Amino acid sequence: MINMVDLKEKLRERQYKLTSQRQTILQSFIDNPDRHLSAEDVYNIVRLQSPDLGLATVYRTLELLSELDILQKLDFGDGRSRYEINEMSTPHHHHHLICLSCGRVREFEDDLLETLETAIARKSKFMIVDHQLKFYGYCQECQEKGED
Amino acid sequence: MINMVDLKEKLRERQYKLTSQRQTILQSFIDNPDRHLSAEDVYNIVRLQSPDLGLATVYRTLELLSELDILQKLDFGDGRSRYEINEMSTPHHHHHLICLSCGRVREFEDDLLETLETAIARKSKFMIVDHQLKFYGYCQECQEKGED
DNA sequence: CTTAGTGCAAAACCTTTGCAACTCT
DNA sequence: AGAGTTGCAAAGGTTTTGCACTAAG
Repeated sequence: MINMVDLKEKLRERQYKLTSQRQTILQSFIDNPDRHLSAEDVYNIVRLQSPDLGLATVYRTLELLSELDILQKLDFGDGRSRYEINEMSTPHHHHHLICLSCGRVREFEDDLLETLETAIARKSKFMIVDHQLKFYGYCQECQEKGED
Repeated sequence: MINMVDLKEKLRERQYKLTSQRQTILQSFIDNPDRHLSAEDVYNIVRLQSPDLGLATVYRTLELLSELDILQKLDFGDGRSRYEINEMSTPHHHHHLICLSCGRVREFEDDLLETLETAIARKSKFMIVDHQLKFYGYCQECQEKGED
């Protein structure tokens, strides 16, 4: 898991500065490990502690942290980008189960896709560096409550 | 492959009307089978034959056709939604290889994911109805032109 | 004739940008 | 000191909505 020392190091490598805003924004992800925060979500969280931190700074920081591979940008089709900490140290990614009824997003751990990735890379001569897999369907709760 | 008769039938099932605009918009997808058209793309295509067709109608029709499972909504992270004809009759989906250098999107046929889907459904009690898989990397051309 | 659909313009969102003031290194 | 960063407000781009008018069933 990323921490503030890693952040400082990653920033220094590229001559970016370690500002309190950037620390605060990263902290909001560390404090909310299970969520997929949008820019506005982050803005509302950091507002409580740092009322002067602007929304534009949130956007700029989210982009920067994605560029540094500290965050991963996600899209669940709800009209805004969402982000989560990029656990790139672990060799197996997790994917998302998106419920079409209640909209909840659940994580799913998976190793099997690595095999598929290798096969595709070989067959298509495409150098794969990342993937995103989303499953759409109905979660157990919504199945029990009856069809939608 | 979907045709106008299917469209009419699907619309009638739900008491929607078959308008010339809806036919024109679906036709633009039939005429461009390899592309992932955005609302604006569709607007520019249909404009040539139907100059009075409005952009709002394009948006409304794309949403409607997605609801009817005639189109599938896609997101490649370029800030706008894209659509393609939903080939739900075929049991194997295709996925997308997105080049991080030139931005081109290539299709990739795959059967292997069906196995994975079944396994996930069983393990997680999630009823899967659809999935989307995107690989990010570098296409052969960009690899040959040197790293980015 | 009744209900749904359209076109237009305005509004609503999310995200980006210009710029003067500010703050890390 | 100097380069990068911030906040604010304005602008940009995509998508949605209100409403009078039109067209399909």
